[in-house]
Amino acid sequence: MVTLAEVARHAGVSASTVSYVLSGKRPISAATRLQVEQSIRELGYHPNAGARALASSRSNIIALMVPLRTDMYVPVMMEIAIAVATTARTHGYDVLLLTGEEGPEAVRRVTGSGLADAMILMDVELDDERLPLLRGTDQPSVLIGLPADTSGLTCVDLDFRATGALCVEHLAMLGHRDIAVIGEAPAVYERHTGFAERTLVGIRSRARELGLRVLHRPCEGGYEAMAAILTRILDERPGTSGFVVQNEQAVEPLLALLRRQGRAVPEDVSVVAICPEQVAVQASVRLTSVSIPAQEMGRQAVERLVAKIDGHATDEVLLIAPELTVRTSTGSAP
Amino acid sequence: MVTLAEVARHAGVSASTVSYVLSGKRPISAATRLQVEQSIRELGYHPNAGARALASSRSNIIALMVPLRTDMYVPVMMEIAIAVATTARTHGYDVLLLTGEEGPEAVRRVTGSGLADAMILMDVELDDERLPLLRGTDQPSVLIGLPADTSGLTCVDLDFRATGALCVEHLAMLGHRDIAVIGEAPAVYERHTGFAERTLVGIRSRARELGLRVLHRPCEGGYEAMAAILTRILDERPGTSGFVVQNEQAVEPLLALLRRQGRAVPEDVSVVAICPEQVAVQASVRLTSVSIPAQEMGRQAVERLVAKIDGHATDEVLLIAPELTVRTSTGSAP
DNA sequence: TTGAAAGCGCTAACAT
DNA sequence: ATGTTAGCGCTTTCAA
Repeated sequence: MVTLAEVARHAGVSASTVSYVLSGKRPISAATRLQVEQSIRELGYHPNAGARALASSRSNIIALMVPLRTDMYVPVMMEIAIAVATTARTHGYDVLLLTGEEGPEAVRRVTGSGLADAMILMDVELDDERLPLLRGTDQPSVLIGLPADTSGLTCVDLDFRATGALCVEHLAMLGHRDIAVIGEAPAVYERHTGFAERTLVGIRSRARELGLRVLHRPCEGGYEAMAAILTRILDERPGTSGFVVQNEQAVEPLLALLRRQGRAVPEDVSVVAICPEQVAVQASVRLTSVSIPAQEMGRQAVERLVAKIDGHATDEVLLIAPELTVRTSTGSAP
Repeated sequence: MVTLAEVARHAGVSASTVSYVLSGKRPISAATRLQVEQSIRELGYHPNAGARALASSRSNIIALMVPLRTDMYVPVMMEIAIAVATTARTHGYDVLLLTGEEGPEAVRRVTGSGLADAMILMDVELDDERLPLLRGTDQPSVLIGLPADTSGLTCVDLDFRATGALCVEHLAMLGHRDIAVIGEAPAVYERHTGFAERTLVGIRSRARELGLRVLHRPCEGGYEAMAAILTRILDERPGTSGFVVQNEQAVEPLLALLRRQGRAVPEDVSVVAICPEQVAVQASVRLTSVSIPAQEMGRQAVERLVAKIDGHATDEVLLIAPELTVRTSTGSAP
């Protein structure tokens, strides 16, 4: 293994000079810099991560805590994780993958050991048990998602309240009066995941303002669950002509069932989805949708985290504005 | 920050004693162990990861290189990644997430810096450019997937050749003579990803032995792509009565299109899928399938990697035997 | 612009 | 069964 000392010897300079060439923390003459860089290349030198971490008390690692729930839509999580990893690299950070399994304990382990300089938490619950620990440490962190109390926390998320409102407005504008919301799995609401509840709040309050009636039904996803729910909805509110779907697993089943019942989309029924763009585009009907900006969320989380690590202040909460893209699944109410 | 020295002082023992209590690498009397453990708890001590890595030249980190392709089925990747992370934790390792973006360079960076003790590579291509680097280093590694030349490498994968054969056998036994294979996206074949090609080899060779005719069509997934391909297949071989699908994105479109054409599953047409169990079960028809053992692959990869780190020999290649589960999408040929 | 040297917190011989 | 101590490879003062 090649050490910094060997590079120094080979280049005919001191160890500190090599170190400073690497870090750029003090001026180096062009000549020595070139010499050192050449030695580094010739010897194939790579700084030792452990030594660096020990001496500088910075690991250049960001911890990313991903949930291991089966009821969340996995591709979104993955897209965020990948965006986090690639953005982190552009700032010189690597990403440590923590699964939710360890829970709050993982937070302690990572902060305590100096394994990571900072952390990003995904899938935050309204009253998340990891939050007290985060508030109690000086380790920078960013949440993807919004807890009930955001004081002292930095959060990044899609503005789901506005998203819900936007979907309702679109349907209202098209003349729909009775709308149904196909939501996430019941467990998602039970554990009070912020985004699901906020969407609902946005939907309900705008619906009230605009005088629409709303039926909300959580849904496990899949054909059977969706079939049962659809039947119930149409029994309770036969006049329902607009659907808002916030559950990727329910999208295709819903479309198939409507078709089977002879309800044409968008002539008889309109469907707005809250889902990744890919799902909206690849569905059997191109869906009018508000897309979930997974990449943007991952990127923003890292940018904010890096700013915090570097001691720059950041806004406490970033809510990304939703954008509704009209495709072919919505039209005027019958 | 609490250091080992402080714990030692607090417990009235030497630093090495504390270290040995932690590592268990030498016998400690019950009395001192208890005392030390209590001091650790009282002071809230966590060993510093950097110092530990420097002194022991072991980081207790495993690097996991995931592809960032959009044409692979993401949930499987995620499931593997999570299985890797949780299994790694049970062995005392954390997982560093590397995206494919950096390519071979990442291998060099991680091995050179001692950031990770070992690495797992996913989505290996038949002639992967990262392999020379792996062979040239003494850092333990395990591949998930099978390259063309496995010499000197440890690999874990589903036996896709046997998987292909198994699907054909099942259809042959039911009397089907003309079968069509709906494959992965063309790009997957173009980059010579091992699993897709091996499946095809398994299908073709068994089909030849059993006297079946096979049509293979790569498919991007989605309704439009699937529609075009299905039309072509039924034009070319109107007698096609068995389908093997190895593309999660094409499963539902295929089923919907068959339905629309009035071809009943399984009465008129049989469909076998190669996909995660969840997809097979949640589809609009419960699919006869060979499931992709994502968890098992992740787990096995870690077990083998840890064995290698500890200097134990491991079999070069582990091919997990496929299991075909009969559900309701296959039946006797018409 | 550069060098010398003191740690960073831990592990693992070597002693006892 | 426990203590002493010499590093591990790097960063960063302090000096020049």
